[in-house]
Amino acid sequence: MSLTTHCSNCSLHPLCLPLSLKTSEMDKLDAIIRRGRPIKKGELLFAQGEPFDSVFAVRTGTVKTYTLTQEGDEQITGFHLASELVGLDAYDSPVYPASARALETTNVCEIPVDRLDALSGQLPELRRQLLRLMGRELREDQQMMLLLSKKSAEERIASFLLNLAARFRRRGYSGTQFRLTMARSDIANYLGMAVETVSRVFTRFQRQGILADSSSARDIEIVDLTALTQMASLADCERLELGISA
Amino acid sequence: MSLTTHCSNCSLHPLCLPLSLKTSEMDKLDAIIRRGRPIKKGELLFAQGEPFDSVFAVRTGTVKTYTLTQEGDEQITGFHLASELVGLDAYDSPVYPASARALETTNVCEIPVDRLDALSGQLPELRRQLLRLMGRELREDQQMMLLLSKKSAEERIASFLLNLAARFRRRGYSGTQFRLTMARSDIANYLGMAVETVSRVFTRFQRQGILADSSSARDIEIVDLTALTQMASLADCERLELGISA
DNA sequence: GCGCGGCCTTGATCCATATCAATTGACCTC
DNA sequence: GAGGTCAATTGATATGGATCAAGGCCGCGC
Repeated sequence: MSLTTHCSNCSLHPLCLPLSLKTSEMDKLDAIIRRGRPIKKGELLFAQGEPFDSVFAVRTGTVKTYTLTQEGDEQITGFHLASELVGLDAYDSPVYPASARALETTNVCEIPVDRLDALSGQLPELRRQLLRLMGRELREDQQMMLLLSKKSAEERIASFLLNLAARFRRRGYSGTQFRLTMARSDIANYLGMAVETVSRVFTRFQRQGILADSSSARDIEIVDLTALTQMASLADCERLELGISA
Repeated sequence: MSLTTHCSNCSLHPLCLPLSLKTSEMDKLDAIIRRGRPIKKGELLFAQGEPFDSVFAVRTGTVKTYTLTQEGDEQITGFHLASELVGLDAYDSPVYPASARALETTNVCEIPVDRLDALSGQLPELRRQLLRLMGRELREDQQMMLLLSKKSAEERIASFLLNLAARFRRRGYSGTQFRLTMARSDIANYLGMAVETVSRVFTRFQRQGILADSSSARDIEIVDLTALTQMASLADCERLELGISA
């Protein structure tokens, strides 16, 4: 009968929160989740400084999170694909420490924290899953610091593309052909470089035959994965995370 | 009778985990904590890749955590002062994703995660405190990303000093005079710059009368806090965290 | 208290990437 | 399909900080 989405029938649930929950437990979680209307491209999911009341799971689409510097320009802290959680960093804070904006039409599941908190007292698995997710985010941040403080422009772009590729692959999409939902300026901002440099590295990769020269700038096709992987000069922990052998 | 340390008599407990636990609850936490011999300067607390079994609370001293790049050089991800937790980022991972090394003689409380996990099921306050601490760490990482991708050499050093100052102040020490326990090379590594640049910025700050020309390179005295704060060009969220008005 | 070795500072040079300035391209509206 | 707008590319130039190369200082061991 029902066409509505539930955790139990959601194709993302092996990647999202309910991982390893029993059906009855999953129903409990399902009961506290709010599913609103789709967020259109450019719309805010929440704004830095607003009272923190919910975390969000991305169901479809992409979200960028960013903080604002004193001068008012933004620092993108992450891109969030389907099945990923947004807003975990607000734990401990009365307000959201970052803003979240949809990069394309996006559907999210809203999870009120007070309810989540209460429920995680009852379900040890859920509690562990939450801590696991935060732990993973901490480790991703550390890799990002490594990237920002040690890597060259080419290494940054290569790492970025490999990271996206691995995430698409885990979701059952192609790990070699995908569409970037973010603008060059977003990539530049996220990776701590100028737009022009991002652009130049992309064309260089195309000339070197690492990427295919695609019709649109946002369509990516990785031709030489080996070369791209070498370019990235990944740390061991990064390989592990991306599922790259050696 | 007893001279041993317990959470209930530890001067750090308002800053550490047991925050807002009742005495009986604190005793439960106290029971699972292991207090080993002091770690000497240069010794490892744990090494990247070792099985993750415990988080550590610094009781006295300083610890640096760092990951290794492919080429084998280190990327410092944080400095941890008394009352701060080390190893939270290992949640979700079977092994420590980073190494931890003492920068001076250091005493720690070791908290086995399986026990902590079980206990946090019983104590909602402890559970929230854990999530809060991880949330805070996530936000600190975000500020670090901002620093690494947007700030100039001077802004980095100024931010770093103000951050340390605020943490010392919260512990009841002077926020204007303190001793750096880390080498210039550690600061450089952490802030993503060359040792030489760190050195130059320090001398520039001394010439400008922002810092006092101290006997030893590691003794810091902030003379002009206002100027240093301006130099840092902090984001609003950073001010909030450091307790700086406007 | 003397000498050794690592840590720190200082100066000179270089280079990766930012910045500035057009140009091109994609898409949208009328 | 002409014109407008915004995103992306490309080229020329500038620069902050890295790198290279000496010294100087300080703490530590003998």
